[in-house]
Amino acid sequence: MKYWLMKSEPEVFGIEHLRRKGVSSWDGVRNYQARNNLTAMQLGDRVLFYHSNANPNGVVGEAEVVKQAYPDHTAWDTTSDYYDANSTPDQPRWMMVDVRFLSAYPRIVTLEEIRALPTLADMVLVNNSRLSVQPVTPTEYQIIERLGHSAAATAPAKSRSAAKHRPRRKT
DNA sequence: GCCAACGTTGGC
DNA sequence: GCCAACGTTGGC
Repeated sequence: MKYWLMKSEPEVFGIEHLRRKGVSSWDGVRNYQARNNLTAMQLGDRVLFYHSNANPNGVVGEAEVVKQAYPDHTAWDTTSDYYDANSTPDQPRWMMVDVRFLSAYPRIVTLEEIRALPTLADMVLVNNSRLSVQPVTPTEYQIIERLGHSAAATAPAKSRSAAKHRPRRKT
């Protein structure tokens, strides 16, 4: 069994959406490296569900892969935000998987907290923040899972600048 | 809203 | 094949 981290913006599709749906396809991935990771997923692989462009950003729960990679049909839907003229039913360029809701953590494991932990310094999340589907080691998964179920956050490192905490504006 | 980092495109 | 220009992501 392998471990992954998948990002989504909570306003678009958050952990609560997945909880309500139970099982959902993970469509809209339009990056080759992320696509390759989707393709490598096996039934039963575990997924950390990460909220990006959120306040705060962080891992909010878990899911599991219940259907392996198959063509992402939103790529040839001209009405979709994810339409890509270069992907067709004959020559699909983009893939998606189905995931099933497993749990929502009692608290968010924030990006700030992850960055502060030396044991998580090698996470792809920390070193390639733009990759939306990324591998996670079993150890990393276990550490985050434990944090997610722990009662209180470990004290995060003191922020480097006050600007970090300026209120987020809606765009 | 700003902007750094990263990915993709296209001219040559 | 290189690389500048451009577009997107995502943290802040």
